[in-house]
Amino acid sequence: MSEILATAYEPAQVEAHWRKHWEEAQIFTPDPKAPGEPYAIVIPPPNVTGVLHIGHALNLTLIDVLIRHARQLGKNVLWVPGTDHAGIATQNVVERALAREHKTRHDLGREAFIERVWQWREEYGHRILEQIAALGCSVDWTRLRFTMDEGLSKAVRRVFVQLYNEGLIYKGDYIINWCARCHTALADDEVEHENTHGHLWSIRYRLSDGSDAIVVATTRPETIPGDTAICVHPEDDRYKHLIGKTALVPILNRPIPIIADNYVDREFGTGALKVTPCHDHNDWMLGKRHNLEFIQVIDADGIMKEESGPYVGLTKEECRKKIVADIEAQGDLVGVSDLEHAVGHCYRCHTVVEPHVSTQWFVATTKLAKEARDAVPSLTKILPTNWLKTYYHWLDNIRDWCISRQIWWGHRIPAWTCEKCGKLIVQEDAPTKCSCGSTDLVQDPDVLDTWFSSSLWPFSTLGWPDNTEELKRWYPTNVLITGFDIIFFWVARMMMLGQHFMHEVPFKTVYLHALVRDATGHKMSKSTGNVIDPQVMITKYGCDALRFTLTAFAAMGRDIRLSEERIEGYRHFVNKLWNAARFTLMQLGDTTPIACALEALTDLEHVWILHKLEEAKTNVAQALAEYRFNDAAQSCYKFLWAEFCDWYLELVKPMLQQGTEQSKSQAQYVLWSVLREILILLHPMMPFVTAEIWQALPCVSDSFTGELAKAPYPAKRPLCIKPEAAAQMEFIQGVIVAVRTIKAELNISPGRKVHLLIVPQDQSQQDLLARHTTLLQTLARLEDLKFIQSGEQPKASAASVVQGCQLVVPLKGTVDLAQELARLDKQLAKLAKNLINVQKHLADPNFLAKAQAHVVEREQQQAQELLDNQAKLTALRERFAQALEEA
RNA sequence: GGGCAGUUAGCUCAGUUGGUAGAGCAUCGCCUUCACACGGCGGGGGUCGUAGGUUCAAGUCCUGUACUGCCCACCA
Repeated sequence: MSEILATAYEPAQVEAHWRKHWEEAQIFTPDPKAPGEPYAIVIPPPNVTGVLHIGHALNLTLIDVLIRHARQLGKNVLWVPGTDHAGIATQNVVERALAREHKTRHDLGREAFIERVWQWREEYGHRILEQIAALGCSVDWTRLRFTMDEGLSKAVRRVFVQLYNEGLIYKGDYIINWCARCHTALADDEVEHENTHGHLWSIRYRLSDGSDAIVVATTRPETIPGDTAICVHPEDDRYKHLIGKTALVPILNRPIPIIADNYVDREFGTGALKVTPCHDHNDWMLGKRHNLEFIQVIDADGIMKEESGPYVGLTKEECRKKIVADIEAQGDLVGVSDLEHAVGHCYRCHTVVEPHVSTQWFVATTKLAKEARDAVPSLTKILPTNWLKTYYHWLDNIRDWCISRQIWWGHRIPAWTCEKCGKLIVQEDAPTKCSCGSTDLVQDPDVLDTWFSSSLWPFSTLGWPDNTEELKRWYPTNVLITGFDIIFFWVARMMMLGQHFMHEVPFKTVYLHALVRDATGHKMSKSTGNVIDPQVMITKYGCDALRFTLTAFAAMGRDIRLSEERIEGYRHFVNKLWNAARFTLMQLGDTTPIACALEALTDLEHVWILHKLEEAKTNVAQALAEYRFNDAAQSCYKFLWAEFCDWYLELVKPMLQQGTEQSKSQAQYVLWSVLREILILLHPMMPFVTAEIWQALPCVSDSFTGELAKAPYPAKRPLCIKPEAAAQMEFIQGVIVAVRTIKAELNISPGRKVHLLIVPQDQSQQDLLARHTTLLQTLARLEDLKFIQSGEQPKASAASVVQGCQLVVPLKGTVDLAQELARLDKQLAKLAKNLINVQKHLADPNFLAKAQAHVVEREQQQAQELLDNQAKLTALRERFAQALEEA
């Protein structure tokens, strides 16, 4: 006999065993030359600094489900794992570590600091990889990549140089978002806008000729020293007469022009706007348009510069207080009001972002966007489709992408300046000499935005720029699965660069999954303390329970509200499977089941479960093909628990225990076959428990004998699809349930055997029930079962009607008869309610005339059935009432 | 300001092409039935946010509206 499994599934050891086995046997390392349609997914590379959170767990689980399923379908499957160097995030982590030693990165110097980051990565960078493995992800570890590894760095340089030569990368002065804490530029989408309580100061600016004054409103008085104009709406009657005149900047008394531009909103504030081109994105635009002066008064550290006159050396916060006080003292502060407005924050460290003018590198995404836009949805589908508008809107309004970062950890920009002649040299490898002959070349100190390398991920991980076997075989990849929060950061940019360099979209489908929230719908975050740690869940409930929960909740386009109880609930399901397997193994004993033709079996219980199995197989495959993960999980759940365990296992017990050798053998084989196929269906969602059970099952000759991770998806058995048999089974189930209900509602102990008298509707019902007497007796716990004629029913008996078949249980005064009367009345009331509904339809001439024929027919049938049931039940009730009176 | 979701049983959510509302958990009753108490059996519980419209028929399609959440956006 196969080893007996323990009563409760214990995941820890099982998971460790299979993880080790999968990795050592390199099960998931494909050969590019192997047959089978190529199927590839790239992992959204987690940060090296990262710790696996529930969002990763969802993402990785869904990918793994598709990947494992694709293998079952015989495809040549590649899942490349890897991590992202995460420039700012990683640098921050290492800087924090340094701070504990009371050092800054400047104390170490650039080279030593970078060395330190690599060290850190050696030490901690594998944690996230181990966590990926702990989730059971079937990635190909032999092809592990890192955005800073040699190959990917080469790809980054190649892309940079080519884009530069094509004029798609350029260097220029521009107002960018500056994080004074990270000390670097940020891209537009790295800035998070948050509503913040602030103030709106109204300040009087006097005209230079002393004739008049104009009041402007501002939220940032500290930028006043940088003002180079006042702007009003050209048609604003209040200010029309001032346009073209000169005003004086308060305190500094520098003259500035009063200009007009349609941009100004007359309704807001005073309708007059002070323009500070160096410290506001809109003012920058106005400055360019009106040829204003550009005066920078706040430096990169947030300190007031010399240009700010008396405020030099103050922080911008100090300056704000002081200048407001000064203006008030001078009598030009007209008013202050509260204002809630959006303020940009750094998405990494949450410092308030300062618009800052500086020299930066840009990718001309305004030119690359069109192709990426046009590819959707013809070449790349985005699911769920409601993200389409968002994707289009972003690409239609895209600005050039600022890619330089003033940090040290990342891909250094491959650009050198000749100190002698000033020539800029952009090339992949460090130049030794300028064309002017000088060797005094200095590399640009900046590094590239982390997302720059991430944007190349789908082809760089496959070996580009070399024309590798992997690249030829697996580009474009099939599907990208990621959270919608990085649709701009990552998805859109991969599209742009993939198309530009590979001349083909990087993936055919993008599936954007939901955010995992806590049970109350809030974003999970460490600071709120509402995180569900996947590793803790794995330890407590097992990886399969976690994975199945996430899969079952992944309905398209909806956020997932997760709570620990859900995971605990699905652990029960894992255990249910485990015990169904134990039962099967016990029934098989030492014997290897003997194969027989499943299509030819005639016993209803087998025919029925095989029919249901076919349904489940079709449902699961179809659901996964359409990314309906939740439906796939539900189909499995329902089939295994509600059909296989609740009914089939109970149905075959009599056969297994006291059946003939032949029927026992058939039951064993069906049991074995169905369980095996369930294991295959569930394997992508619950890889560990299924693999463990699979290897405990005996092998039957000419069935697939390899391990489960390699098992093909079960072939269809069209001849097993038998809806008529399923309907017969449903009738029998109905009878069993009716008897159980009678017992339960009359407080008859379920174990107590009763006599059942049956008045069948017709001969075929009688034959069907007669053929399954044992089964009925066992599952409904009957003493015996007899067919009687209508009118022979004993008066003192409980009754029920199923599909016109009357079921009568004589009570012989054992129970409270009044209870049965109440029960019958309740049932009759229910019937009457249904009947009214149906009859209402049938009474409506419009319905009869316009509804589809099959709908009308069905209604009529139903009405008849209900009427029939009602009549029978009413008659039974009458007899019963009589009995009650006589008693 | 623009866009997108959601609003269905006490809770969390399903509900493919319009045809008499489903699951899990929770709850109540019964059961130490030899796979499983991480179990079995049975029950109760919803006029599908709201107001209209289309239709013989609407949770399902259309319009308005309320509330909640998210994303985008240069009102200083």
